Amino acid sequence: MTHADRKRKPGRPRSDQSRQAILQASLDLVREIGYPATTVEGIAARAGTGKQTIYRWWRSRADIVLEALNATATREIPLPDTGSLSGDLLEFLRATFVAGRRAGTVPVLRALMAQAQHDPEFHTEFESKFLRRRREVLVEVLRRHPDELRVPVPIAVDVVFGVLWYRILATHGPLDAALARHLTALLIQ
Amino acid sequence: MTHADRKRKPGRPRSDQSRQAILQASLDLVREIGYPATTVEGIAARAGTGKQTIYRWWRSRADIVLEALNATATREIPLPDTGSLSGDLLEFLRATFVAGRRAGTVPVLRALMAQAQHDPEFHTEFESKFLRRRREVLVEVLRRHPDELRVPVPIAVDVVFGVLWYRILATHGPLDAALARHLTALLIQ
Amino acid sequence: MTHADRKRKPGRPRSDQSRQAILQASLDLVREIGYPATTVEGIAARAGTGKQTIYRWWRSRADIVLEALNATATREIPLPDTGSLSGDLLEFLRATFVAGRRAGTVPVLRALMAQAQHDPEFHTEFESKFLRRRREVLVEVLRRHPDELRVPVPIAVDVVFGVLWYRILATHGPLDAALARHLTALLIQ
Amino acid sequence: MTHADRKRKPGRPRSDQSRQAILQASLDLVREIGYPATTVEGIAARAGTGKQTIYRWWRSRADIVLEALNATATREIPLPDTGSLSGDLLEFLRATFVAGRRAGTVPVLRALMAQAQHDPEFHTEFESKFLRRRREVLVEVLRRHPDELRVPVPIAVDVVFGVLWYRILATHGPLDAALARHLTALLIQ
DNA sequence: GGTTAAACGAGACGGTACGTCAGGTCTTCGT
DNA sequence: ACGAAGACCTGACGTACCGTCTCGTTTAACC
Repeated sequence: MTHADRKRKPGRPRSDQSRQAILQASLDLVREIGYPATTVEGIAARAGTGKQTIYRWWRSRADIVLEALNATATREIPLPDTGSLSGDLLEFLRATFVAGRRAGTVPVLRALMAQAQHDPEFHTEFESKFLRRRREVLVEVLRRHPDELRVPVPIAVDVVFGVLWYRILATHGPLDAALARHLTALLIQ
Repeated sequence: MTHADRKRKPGRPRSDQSRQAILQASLDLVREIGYPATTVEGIAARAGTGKQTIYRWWRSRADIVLEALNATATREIPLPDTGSLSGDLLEFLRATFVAGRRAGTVPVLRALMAQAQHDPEFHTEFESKFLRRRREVLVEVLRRHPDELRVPVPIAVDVVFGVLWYRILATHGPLDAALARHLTALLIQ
Repeated sequence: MTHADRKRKPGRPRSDQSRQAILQASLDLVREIGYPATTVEGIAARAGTGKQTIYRWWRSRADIVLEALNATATREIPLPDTGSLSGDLLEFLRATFVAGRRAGTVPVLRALMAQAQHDPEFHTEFESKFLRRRREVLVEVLRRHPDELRVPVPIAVDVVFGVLWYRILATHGPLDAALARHLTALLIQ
Repeated sequence: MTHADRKRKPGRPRSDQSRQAILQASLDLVREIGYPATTVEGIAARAGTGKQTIYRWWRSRADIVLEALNATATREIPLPDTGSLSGDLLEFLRATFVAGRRAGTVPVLRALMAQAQHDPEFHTEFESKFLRRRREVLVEVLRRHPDELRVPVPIAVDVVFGVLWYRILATHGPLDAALARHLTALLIQ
């Protein structure tokens, strides 16, 4: 197990300080002035970097924001284990909805989902680095008791995240305990 | 009591020919080059009108496309009546999914939903003039047999359209007969 | 030889009220907001007429302003007769300079001369309906004592109006009694 | 003692190639299609630059054309020294009139003088960077023999440039040797 | 400890589209 | 037919950002 070839390239290494400043600036701007008004020039100005530094490391605004989102939010995908499917599912929904109610999160999610509709490459990125990871946790939960589900696991996953996103994107309906209970009741038995 | 004074405004009346050309051009362009590349200037050029004529009557690209969508698609919201809830729901889903598979429709839907995430005024417009109308048809169907549903009507509506939109926006999963069957089975009894 | 055919045209006659309102509005606007900001739309709005009414009777803004200028200023081209050339010339210059000092006149003159540089048709119009008429009065004065002039009449005319316009257009120098005396002294003997 | 820190600003330096191309394009267009038809967009297109590059360095079309005029014409303000005032003045007038007859110059002068009537800031610029410089040369010539002049130097200067500009702007009369002789004779003794 | 080379900030560059403005034309209705 | 109102097409405006391209400077690793 050789640990030697860690870093080889000559020249000045990438500045992690700039990276952090750019990620933070992008999140701040999305929350303060909204995603459409968040320009690369604005991020660079706020972060105190040059535009080139941004274009050197990211393909687009959306990639920056996605990376920023994952950097702050990844740690908290819960994988509950209460013993029963209904308990696990309820707990998963509760934890997910709590995250979705945290101020500043939903605007970012809406912006990224919107961007994914216009930019196929970012769609792939968003799917694989964000959406799929969430789904995988739910799949893990549901797989533990497949015979209690009224529909196949993939359908159940679509139902859960479908309702979640539909409320976020379309109706702005609440992500509350009532919804968690209804979904749990609907999917089980 | 004369009811004759229908139209009174002086000046040249609005040209319906320009209006139609603009709506058609917007749909064509979205389908040919995609929504982000569909500019107001492009629509004006394709329609053979001035930009001012567009800005006089619409607030944004998205409003044009929404009006164009409604102009071509409104007629076909089905309201099935087969006698049973499961029959009606299945029929509603089939018809809806057929519309969703028609070439050129899904890209428009994705673009409008994306735009609604950035523009609150358009979100209101899109909700009231498109999304809500679709939901109302489904509510009408479900209301006929409320006691057969496993969840309250509003939850069932969110489930149906949630899954539909989640597949359109996020997973690009198919809108097929299998999905229709699963959803029907899930919601009834 | 019938004298009856004075006026024959059918239809509604031209509204002199609109004509006056348009002329007055054009002068007012030039003085209030300057010539470049004086648009046909602005004149129409201020005069309470339609744009078409303006375009029917004048070729351009400049023609309107020229007509307005001539309508208010033509009456006062002085033709002095003091007995001596120096007296006549001094009097002509004094009267001309007084007119040039009246508030609101110089901006109009500058605007028309400027417009004449861009629009050959208006140049011809301005030359024949304004500039030449002024020159003809001076020629009339100078012709009475040609042998007292130190240069041919046309040169003397160019000198007088040249200095006048150069101060108006270029240096914004004063049109005062001192200048009148210097020019008179220069040209005579 | 090093005086070397002449240039310090960070960032990409201004492109002199673009600057030259813009100046040349503006002169070409004024000569080919006239000043009013010479648009910023046209200059940018002809010069192969972006519009922003023009707006970054000049306030208006007129400033560009003035700079272009000065760049090509400044070198040739003659300062004759023949020994006599009449010789010097005649020579100054001849050289000036030759410049004024060069194809393409008069249209530019007319356009700039016209623009100066509408735009006070440009008037100041035009006065200080063009008109005054020409006057200063003549003043220098006249100052050498002040007692031979029939009027004070400033008046003589106004007479010379007044006639010159009046012919350029108003009568389109010739700038020829006869005029030079008449003016010289008029002003001297 | 000097050389090399990449990343850095700054900011000008050629572009595209924006939304506005006014031009001059046209189409309707009312007088 | 004239006059008002106002919609129409046209085209330029000046601005905002885009993504790229120099600049001179900074920072490590390599020799």
